[in-house]
Amino acid sequence: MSTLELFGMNDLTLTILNPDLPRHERCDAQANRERILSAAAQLFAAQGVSAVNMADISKAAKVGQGTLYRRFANKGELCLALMDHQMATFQAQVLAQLGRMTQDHTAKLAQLQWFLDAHIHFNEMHTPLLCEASQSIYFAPGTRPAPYIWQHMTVMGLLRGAAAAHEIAPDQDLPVLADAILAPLQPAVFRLLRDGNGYTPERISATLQGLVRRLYIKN
Amino acid sequence: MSTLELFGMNDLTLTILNPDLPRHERCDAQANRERILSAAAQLFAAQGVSAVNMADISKAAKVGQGTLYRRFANKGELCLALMDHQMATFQAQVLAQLGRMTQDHTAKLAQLQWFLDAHIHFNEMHTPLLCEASQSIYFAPGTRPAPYIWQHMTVMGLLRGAAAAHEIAPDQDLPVLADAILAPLQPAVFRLLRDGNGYTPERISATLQGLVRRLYIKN
DNA sequence: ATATTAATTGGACATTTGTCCGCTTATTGT
DNA sequence: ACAATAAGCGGACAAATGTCCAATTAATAT
Repeated sequence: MSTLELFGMNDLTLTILNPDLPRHERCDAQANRERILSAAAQLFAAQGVSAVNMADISKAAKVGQGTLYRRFANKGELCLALMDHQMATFQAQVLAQLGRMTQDHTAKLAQLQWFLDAHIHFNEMHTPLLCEASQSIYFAPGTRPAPYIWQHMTVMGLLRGAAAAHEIAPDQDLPVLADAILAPLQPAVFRLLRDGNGYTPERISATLQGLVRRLYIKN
Repeated sequence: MSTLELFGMNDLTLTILNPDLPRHERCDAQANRERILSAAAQLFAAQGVSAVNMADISKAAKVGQGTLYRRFANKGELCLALMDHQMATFQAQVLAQLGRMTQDHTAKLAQLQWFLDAHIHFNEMHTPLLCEASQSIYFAPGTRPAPYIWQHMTVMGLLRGAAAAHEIAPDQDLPVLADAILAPLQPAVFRLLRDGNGYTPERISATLQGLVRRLYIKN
């Protein structure tokens, strides 16, 4: 039984988030993609995400705008691509840690609390990119952004585990509950809490942990 | 003691949301504002919010673009202005109902549950305008959108009341808790739940009510 | 090697958003 | 009534996003 299966996920999870495009990417195309990403990273670091536009990036990468837009339909997708590596790393860490906790027979809700805290720190590091991404990525009804799908799967898995282990009441609407718990982590909301209200990550984390603690079944 | 004071709000609350501009608005300006709003309402109704652009609106209202942008810095502000009346109505209903419930000695948390349900139905009716507004309104660090301020004040007032009435534990971080509860109602998140995940308003409401129910102090 | 095919390129172009500023018009004071 | 003045007007202009397609170039088959 793989770590993934431990909480109801399958290999699809990671595949969804790293859609490694067509099998053969032409080598000039690949070179351009890398030039674009590195140029974007430099510009973002130097001037801030919101101060840089697509034309700037295409100039810095020495590529035409058409080329740029062929790869990344908008700044948001580009931001997602830039975070791809760090995201994969984060996901791997989460998998590893949750696997460990499961082997140690840590309660599922405690795992959930750890996950939320870890995620808050991830958000903290990547707020600008995450916000840009969530703003400009179009999602049609029935479609959801890739990072969100992973979050939701993870929390759902943990909640289902908690239900199976009789940690929480069995008759709950787990999908919606997962979303309610995750809502404060959505980029725009998280930024509102941090920048608009001035909350520290610790306060946010503590409050979410409190909400999860209250899910424990009364006995 | 006014209804407002019942849950820690003051007249500022409504003033913030209806900033009735300078004392004297020149009458031609007022006429134009009304033409703009009515033209926008018609176009939005006919073609959907996202399909209409500012140029369309200025043409339909027979004003220059400069005039349009003088009044409404972007489509979001225009949307907020369009909702202004309905928003004020909703706020008044909320005040009235909460006042009534307080007189009937309804528990504060029960009032909060009612508020969340009512708010969900409000969101349901105005999702497109709310989303457009929340997307394009710029907020600098330390600044928050007007509708959000009202929501937060209301929930904070109810939570403080609940704490005073010993319905909930006294040592909680109420500001952050209020935000956590409100997070699923933020326009972009709400749309994700509705359109992305296909949840019904009833499911969302039930789950939020469940979270609030669990706040009741254990005795 | 060479021809064929399919993907890639880059800049011109269209669209939309938002700004600017000279001109006009309502309001206020005399 | 009539200046004086401040507010408002609107279209031209700038900037950014996103689209398109003729020319090019890499990969594949002969």
